[in-house]
Order: sequence, then structure tokens, then C-alpha cells
Amino acid sequence: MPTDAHAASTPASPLDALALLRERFGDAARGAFPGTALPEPVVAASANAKFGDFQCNSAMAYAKVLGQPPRQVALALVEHVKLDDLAEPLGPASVAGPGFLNITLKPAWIERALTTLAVPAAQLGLTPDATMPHTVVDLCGVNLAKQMHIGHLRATVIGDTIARVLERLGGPDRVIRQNHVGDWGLPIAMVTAKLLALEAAGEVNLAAITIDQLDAIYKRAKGECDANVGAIRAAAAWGMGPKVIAELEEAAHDPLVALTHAKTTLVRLQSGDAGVRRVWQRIYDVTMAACIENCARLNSIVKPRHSAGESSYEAKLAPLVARLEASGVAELSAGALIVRLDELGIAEPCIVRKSDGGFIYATTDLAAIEHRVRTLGAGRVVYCVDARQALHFRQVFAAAHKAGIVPAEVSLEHAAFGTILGEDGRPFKSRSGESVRLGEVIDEAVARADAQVLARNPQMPDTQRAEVAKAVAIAAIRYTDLASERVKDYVFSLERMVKFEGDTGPYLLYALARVGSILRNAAEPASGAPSPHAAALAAALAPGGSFMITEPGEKALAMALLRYPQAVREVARTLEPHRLCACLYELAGAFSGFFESCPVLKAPSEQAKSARLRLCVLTQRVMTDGLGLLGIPTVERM
RNA sequence: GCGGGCGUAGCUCAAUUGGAUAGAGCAUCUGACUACGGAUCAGAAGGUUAGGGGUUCGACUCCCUUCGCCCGCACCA
Repeated sequence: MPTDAHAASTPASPLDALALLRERFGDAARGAFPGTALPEPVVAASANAKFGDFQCNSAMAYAKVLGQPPRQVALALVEHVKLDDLAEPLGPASVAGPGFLNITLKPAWIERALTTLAVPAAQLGLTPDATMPHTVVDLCGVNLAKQMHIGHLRATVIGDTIARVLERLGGPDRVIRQNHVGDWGLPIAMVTAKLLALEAAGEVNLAAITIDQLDAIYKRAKGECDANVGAIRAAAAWGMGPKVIAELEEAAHDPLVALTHAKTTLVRLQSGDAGVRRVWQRIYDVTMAACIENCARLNSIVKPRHSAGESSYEAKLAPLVARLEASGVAELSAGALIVRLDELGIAEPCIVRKSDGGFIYATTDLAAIEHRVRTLGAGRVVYCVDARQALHFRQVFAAAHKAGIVPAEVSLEHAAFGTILGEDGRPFKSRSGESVRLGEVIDEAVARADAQVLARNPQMPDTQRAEVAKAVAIAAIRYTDLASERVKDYVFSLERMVKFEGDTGPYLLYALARVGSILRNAAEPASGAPSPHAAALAAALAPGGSFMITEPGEKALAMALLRYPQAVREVARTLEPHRLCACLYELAGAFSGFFESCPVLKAPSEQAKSARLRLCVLTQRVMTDGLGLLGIPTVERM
């Protein structure tokens, strides 16, 4: 759907060459072809350096509308476009191929833009945007009595990164993290019941119980409850006779007893029975302590105050469902209460109450949405949850809107992510087929990182190396998780991700360490004598000072720096952190190129030295800021 | 069966949302002033973007279709 170029648009940031060029070419199109509605101009960074820095590709499209030859249209745009301050003058030679317009920025513009970017008040082009809606980010999502495993990694890392990016853009008070804890329902009741029994039998000490023990007890309890229940259901579904089912039920006598007991426990829990509640609270505390610790180890900001257990919505479910029923949005079907969504293109209805009268997770999610929007004031709710939940969220979002639980303008988004695969291409599991504990994965990453640092830097003190290894491990894990397209599966290979070479988190830390090394050398040379670079460094650090772009290496670095603010905004819009990863990797690469071709401390003149030092300072700031958004801690040396 | 996702170099991943010769990193090969951290850089080689049709001046991208893999599909969360 082409938009009218005559429509007003928000003014472009003075840092954003791309947006400025779009603006200018929009003006040019209106000037050259008055009265004709034309689509917004298409301007893009040139893929190939020989085509300049940017290219305008609209002449071909406009030619179609105007019925003129594309090169003629291109020439008309050249005639009308005003780029004097921004780019080298365009001429007939700027038109290439079928009508591409090649644009090269003026060094003076790049230098001014860098100066603007570097001004402290500009915050690297990311001053808080007061119009950004309050945003709830649903992340982590642990379950009571279950050890965190590899399946929690992505929800924890991606969710945290999205939250960090939105906080950077809208200010810290605009983002509310919510850890939707699975702390309610029959599964929890099963463990609670089992734990009560074990405690009564003197087999466990509740005060000293660990998450590992809870995890084991959970599995036992669950096993005892649904040992043969599945078989009975299958027998019924396959139309087997009542005799077969009766036999199975006989065999499943114990499981059914356990299940019944769990159901009774659930009722007691829901009615506030103090004895049951005490055990439940203990399970909650132990689980959450482990969760918070794991998150901290991953450098994800998930604190107790972010916990939003399903139990906290318990009291709201019945009234919510009653409203849905009264308003006619929900209807009975085969004994269950459902919200039909077929008119919204979703064939499967959203079940809000089971035929046995119980509520299910969709009900809780609806209550959570209402809370997030009405109470927490969210204008946008982002769910960082496995892609397999896609249908569930489509249903819940549609139902929420249909029922008027949230206003239509509130954006409900499922930031779906793919599965972590093992190197065999199958979902990542341990040798025994069990899911791998998150803590183990982190341990191994730290061990590998430590070995790498030791091999390369044997003289580093152990305590420092331990700190560095932690940072490298986090960089490795987080960067890999964030660097590929969110919805896709990816292969988990610690060996590859902990490498210091190539497109990895550790490489980014290395690039930053090299920047820091130059600045350290500038400040304090080996001998005790005053640094010969002191004057140049002071000039470079002086606020508001000017940049100087002459060498290709300097220009490439400058262009990479200038892309940063836009990359961060793209992440906020698309909820795709890999765009920021790519931006930072390109920045690191540009710096490496600069590092090779443009000596800083041995620069040909004092002026060049100070200008290059200024580039180093800005690179350090941008890299640090960007890594911070990815939740990757930085180190001085490694 | 219906719905959704995916398929890009030997391997792991990109491609600014329709633009020029599809880019990186591993691995392979060739080079680089005894180097402000060589954990680097420059270059080479590697592709029928799963196959086939269509739309378009122009397609990895949009539409149709076949193949392959993954995931969902009312009352577990």
C-alpha cells in the first residue's frame, strides 16, 4: 500500500542520514512532480561501497506512475534534491544502472553528526522518548518445584534484553518486568501433597530442602499421579470396551488415589488451609531463590519484585469469567465456557472454563492481561515465550480484545522464540534424554571461558581471571542466544560460542578491550614520565570537540557509530535483538579495520592523534552502551 | 486432515522488509610494516537461496504449487 509522499511525517533526527535523505528526496519528488501522489522515497545504505554510502531507488517506481523513462526521473530528482549540507553534489554521473542514485556523504556532515552523537546530553542519540507507552515485558516464566533448565534460557535472556532496550529508550519507569510464575494448579498441589506426606514420614527436612530435592520430588509426585491415567484416556479415545478400561483403572488404583489426594490438597490450598499453605510457601521461597540466582548469573534483571505468580490472579478468575458470561462474549459449548474467535480468523475457540468448572491457563492469562493494562498501566505487553505457544497467545489476545478486557489500542505482542537444539539438530537434551539444568550450562561456559583466558593470558591473577571468565561466559551465552533471528531455532554449541574469534560475544569484549588499551596507553605510558599523549588525550576528552574524518578506516568507523541509535530503535520496534548484535559486530569489525590502518598514538600529527583518540572514546562509549543493552558485562582486560 | 513456522556456501548464521555482483563467521588456501592486545587485518575459493511456476523494470523477500523437517490443533500448564 503506497503512502502519499505529501503526507506530513515526523522530522528526522539530525543524526540519521537515512531519514534525512528520505526527507530530502520526498521534497525533491514533490518539487519535481507537483500534484502527483508518489510513494515515500526508498533510500537505503548501499550494499557495495562503489555505489557510495546510500542509494535512492525510487526513480524506477516513480517512472511507472509518471509514465516517464526512469533515468529521466532520476535526473529530475537530482535536479530538485537539496543535499548541499549533507552529501557530495549529485550530477548525471550519480545515476547508475536503470536509475539508481548513488549518494556519498560529506566528511563535514559526518564530523558534525559524530559531534552531536558524542555530546553527553545526547545520550548517544537515545534520549528518553516521553511518548513511548508503558510496557510490560513477560519474561523468565519459572514453575514451582522445578529446577530451571535450558528451556528457560531464551525467555530469560531475550526478555531481559528487550526490557533493557525499552528502558534505554523510554526511561526505567516505562518498563515493568513480570515473571509469570507457575505457582498454582494441580501440578503444584501434587508436589505439595507429596511433600506434606514425606515430611510427616520424617523423610524430608522442609527447612533445609533444596531446589534439586524439590525437583526430584516433583517428578516422583507427577509420576505417581499420571502413571496410568494417560493409558486410560487413550483406551477411551480408541473406543476400547469398558472392560479394558476397568482393568486399567484397577491397575491404576494407586495413581488415582494420588491424584485424588492432590485434588483435595488443591482445594485446601485454595481455601487458605494454613498447613498446606506453609508447605506451599516453602516451595515458593526455595524455587524463587534459585530462580533469582540463575537470572543473576546470566546477568538478567529478574528480582522478587518482578514475580507475578499465577496464584495472585486466583481471586480474579471467577469474577472475570462471570463478566464474560454475562456480557455474552463467552458461551457454553460441550459443557465448557468458550470465547469464539472464528470471526477473527482463529478457528479454535479460547476456553475460559473447563466443563468441570475449573479454570485453565488461558483464564489466568486473561486476568494477567487485565492486571497489566488496568493496574500497571501498560500500553504494550510483550510476551517472551516459546514459539510453540503461538496459537495460545493468538487466542488469548483476540479474546482479550473481543471481550474489551483491554482497549483496542493496547498492543499485545508475542515475542516468540525458537527451540535450542543440540549439535545433532534435535532439541537440546542431556545424554540421558533429560533437559539440561541451566546452572550446569553456565558452569561449563565459565569453565571453558576460564581455560581460554588462562591460555592466552597466563600471567593474569586468578581472582581477576575468575571475574573475566564470568563475563566471557555470559557474553558467549547471551550473544549466541540473541544474535540469530528470534523466531528461529538455533544450535547450542558451547565450543563455538565461547570462541574469541569470529562473530561471538567474547570477540566483542576483545574489541572493546583493545579500544580501552589504546586509551590506557595514551593516559599512562610504561615509564613514570608524563604521557607524551596527554595533550592529545585531553583534547579528545574535551566535550563538544570536533572530529576529523579523512581516511577510509576513519569513515567506516564513523558510519558504524552513527548507525547505533537507529539499530536500538529497530530492536524496540521489532523486538528482535539480533539487529543490535549485528550493529555491534559491524562496529567491532570497523574498529578493527581502523585499528590496522589508522595508527592512533603514532598518528601523523597531533591533530590527527587527538581526532583518532576521540573516535576511540566514542567507540568505547557506544560499545559499552550496546553491550549493556544486551546484558553483557564488560571487562578492562581479558 | 487443518493451521502455523522453517528450508540460504561443507558447518553456524545474515541480508536495512521488493533493489545493482545474496553477505559474515568457522573450516580451507594465500599474503601482512618483529604488531597502539596477531584473540587482528587484507585477499582467494566456496551459491540454480529445497524444486517448479507466476507477479514486477527488479524476487531470498510477495502469490500459487510440489518436496522435506519442526510445531500446534478445544477443557495439561
